[in-house]
Amino acid sequence: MDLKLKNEFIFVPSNILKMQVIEHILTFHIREAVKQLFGKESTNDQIQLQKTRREFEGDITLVVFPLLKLSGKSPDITAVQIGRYLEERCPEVTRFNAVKGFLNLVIDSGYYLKALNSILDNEQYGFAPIPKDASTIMVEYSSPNTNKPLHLGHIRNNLLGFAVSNILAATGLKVIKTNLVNDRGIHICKSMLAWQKWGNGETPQSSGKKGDHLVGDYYVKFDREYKKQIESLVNGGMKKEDAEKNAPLMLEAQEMLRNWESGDSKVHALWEMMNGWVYDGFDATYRRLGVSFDKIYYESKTWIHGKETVLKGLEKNVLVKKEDGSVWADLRDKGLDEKVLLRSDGTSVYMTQDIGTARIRQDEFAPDRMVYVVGNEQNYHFKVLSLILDLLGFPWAKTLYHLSYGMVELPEGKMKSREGTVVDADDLMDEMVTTAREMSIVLGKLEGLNDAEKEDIFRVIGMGALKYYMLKVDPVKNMLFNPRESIDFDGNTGPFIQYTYTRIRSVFRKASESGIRIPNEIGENIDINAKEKNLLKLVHEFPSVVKAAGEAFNPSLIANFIYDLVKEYNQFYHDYTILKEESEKLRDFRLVLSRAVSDIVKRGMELLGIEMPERM
RNA sequence: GGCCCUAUAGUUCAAUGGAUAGAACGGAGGUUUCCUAAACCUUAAAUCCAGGUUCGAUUCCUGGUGGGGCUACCA
Repeated sequence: MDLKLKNEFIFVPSNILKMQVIEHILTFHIREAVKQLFGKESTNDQIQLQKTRREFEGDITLVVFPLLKLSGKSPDITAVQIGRYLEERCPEVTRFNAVKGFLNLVIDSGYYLKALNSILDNEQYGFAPIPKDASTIMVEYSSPNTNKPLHLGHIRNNLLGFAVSNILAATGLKVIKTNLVNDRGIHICKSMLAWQKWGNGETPQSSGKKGDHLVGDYYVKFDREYKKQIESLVNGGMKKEDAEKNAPLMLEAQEMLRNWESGDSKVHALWEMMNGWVYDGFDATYRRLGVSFDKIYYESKTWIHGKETVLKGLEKNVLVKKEDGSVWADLRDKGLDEKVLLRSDGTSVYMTQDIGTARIRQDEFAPDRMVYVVGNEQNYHFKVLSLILDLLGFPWAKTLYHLSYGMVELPEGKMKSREGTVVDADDLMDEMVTTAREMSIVLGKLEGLNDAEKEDIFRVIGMGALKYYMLKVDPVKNMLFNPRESIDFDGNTGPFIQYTYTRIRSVFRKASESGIRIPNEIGENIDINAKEKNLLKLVHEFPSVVKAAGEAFNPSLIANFIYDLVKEYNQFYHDYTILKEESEKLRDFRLVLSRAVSDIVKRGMELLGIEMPERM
């Protein structure tokens, strides 16, 4: 599997599905035009439609260059001839103009108004229904270690995984969200050992600490004491490398891991107790983030299946055993290295565990696609995983897709746990909500609400700011998270979008108070202006944006679309006092348009996992 | 060394191979008798370098340069 070839992993889509209805209509007519005018058949690929740029008159533009081979005429003549044909034969096209090979088409407002009517009563506008025989897609995300709390990087992972799952479901797929908890290994043993030595029986109940933080504190404690031991060994004349391997604490931790693997009951009891604390803590964090899972796997339960699978592969001679007993996959003929799968002492490595987990999932759910939301530092790992599964003869090896995302960096530089520059997920969420509270109180727009209602709004705003900020960036890119800037609620941010939404809701409240009802249908011969038409076009575009975001596994397409819509709406909104519009027909139209915009904004944001407040 | 990702205004982000590369923040200036001014308007400011493919390249290819990651019998 070559991770570069993203197209291989696109499964739902055809270009036709992704298109807006109007583009579909135009494509049909343009192909007819080419046939009639030039006597040649064209393909859908040759019909290149795009939004008309603002400085030209028109709504949709045909790029005529690809058709020149068929017409055998100059760009301008080709464009004008097709334009005339469309003007005459295609009722949706009212006018056209041709500029340097670009055929700008003016689409009849009635078309968009009709489209607006058709979505008014459609609760599911933009979302595809899930058919009975829908493909199943499994999305793994979060996948934490149980030795420390979640941090900023996990937030990006969780938000991305959850949003992508929502979007895929909206495109008509059956989605299973899964979490693979890495609950075993040397890391958790370090926390356990430190707790045993220095914990004095501390529990989340006794100390009031959140469980994952408590366990994380002992992980830090271990590291600190371990460093001290190394230092004193080095001072005593030992080489640093040897000191790292022979520090008594490390030897003890390794012994504990061996005891765990051999099933020592005391070690297991401690392990279960401390993991339990961590899970309680994680659950709280997940709830706050608003993410959820349909199925949770634990590596302590899946690793053994990986080992079995590898041993079978050895029997079938697709894997090799070296003299020291270690088992390897040889991928050199595929341009990669050899990869160890079982150590010489027979224990399994990360890759082995992932092989086991993949198999179990396949047995249990047989998903048509398996998406791993994991950071880009593991690009190589997933490339190798897929190749090895293929080597082992699993036909579903090619259904794996690594949704790789970039690191989250801070203005001060990289996050390093050892230097204490990690931004803790819980702390960050607190900070976001606190800032939302402070800013809202200064603005004082929440009078008449009780404290619980206000707190809920602060939470929705703070979390919305965080989520939107994380999701508006293309996943593949590293991103900079600036805590100060992120809580500056201006510009392309979640709160800006939420604010516009609440203003629309406010209009509806006022309308309702003065006895104005939002109609369920509007006439199709309303004289609308350019701003209104632009809004209508964006509303019409929503379903294809959702589709495109699903195909690309990229929530940022939706985020940026909603921002465009909201900006466009703000300009529209600024020009009118909707409720005081003297013409009832126009007022109703503007109310209906506002409702369509607010519905889409809400639906889009909810796909991203962002709640929308009614007031703020 | 090898492999992968990435490079766009001062900064953070956009742009299915299409027209004069869009926003936001920050900078400069302006708008409130009007449904929430957390808004709106005006303004200055950018495609890392060199080749190639193409009617057309920020986008695709090659080679550099900068940044990040991987290259563990860690996970």
